[in-house]
Amino acid sequence: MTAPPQLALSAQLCLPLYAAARGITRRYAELLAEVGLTYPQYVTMLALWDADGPLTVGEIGARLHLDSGTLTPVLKRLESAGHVARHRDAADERRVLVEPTAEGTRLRDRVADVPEQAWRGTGLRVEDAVELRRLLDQLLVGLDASA
Amino acid sequence: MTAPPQLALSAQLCLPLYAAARGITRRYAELLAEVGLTYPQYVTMLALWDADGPLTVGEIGARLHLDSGTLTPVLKRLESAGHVARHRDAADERRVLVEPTAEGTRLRDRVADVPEQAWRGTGLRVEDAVELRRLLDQLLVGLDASA
DNA sequence: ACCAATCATATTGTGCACAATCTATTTGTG
DNA sequence: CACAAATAGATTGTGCACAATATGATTGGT
Repeated sequence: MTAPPQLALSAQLCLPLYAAARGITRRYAELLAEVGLTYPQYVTMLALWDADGPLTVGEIGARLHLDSGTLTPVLKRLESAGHVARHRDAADERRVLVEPTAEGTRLRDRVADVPEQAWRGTGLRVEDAVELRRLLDQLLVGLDASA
Repeated sequence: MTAPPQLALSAQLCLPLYAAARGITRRYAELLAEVGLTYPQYVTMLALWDADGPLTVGEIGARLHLDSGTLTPVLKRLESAGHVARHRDAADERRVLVEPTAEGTRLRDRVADVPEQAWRGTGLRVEDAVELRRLLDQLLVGLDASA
């Protein structure tokens, strides 16, 4: 037999990971569409809401594992929608500081129920969610360490 | 305090899932670039290699959780690269049957080591990989069931 | 046999991801 | 201080994802 067994679909871990990520983010996206946000725009706002003050593009990228090639257009769209403000850091003109506008801050309450609604119906139990989170964090550390 | 605690970045499960999926598929993509495949093209070939005969676009989509909007251009690129052949099903002209060419079949041996190389260095232990796979399969079932 | 509903795939348009590259600024070293 | 190296972000080009829609084939009910 010539088929490499490690290439069987059933042997893959990457494919379920890829499919599950798309499946749950699609669910988030459906709910977020009501406030006009995409999933990447939403997680960008999460990072900004979480922070005490403005974040640089690089700091947002570190939290979301995204680079400026992805973030710059996302931030431009958030800016033109009135959700964030961007300006060069006077102390270091290479940097761009990003922070939510008042309107962007108000958006937070309107999406407060999105995670619960997105996960409802998946049947994932709380203890399984905790275990899944632990394994994913471990994987992310491993990926970063050997990048 | 007005911040909804369920929106804290640290409380999210979706974001690590999204980031981990991009992280590992990016690693696959780097290795696959040597044979000229992208990750979606690779998993499409996995589905075809796994099958006994030709698969319809819909059957590939069911295995990969992708629709024709994504698969049609992927299949066109695989076809023009000489990896697959496509033709309408004579028994039902709505369907398109896809199968690897001889050259597409040969590609299988050249990517046999990609999964092992991609996961090497992530530090994920085998038993953790098994548990992760179980949780992701469970999540995929839940997502499909409540689609 | 008709024909409305359904089904399979393709097409269109928007928005990511990401590698590669570019530009402008800052930093480190002599 | 000069200036090469490093850094931050923006730009460019390719290829997904996916919703919405279009096209054409098939099926089921009368």
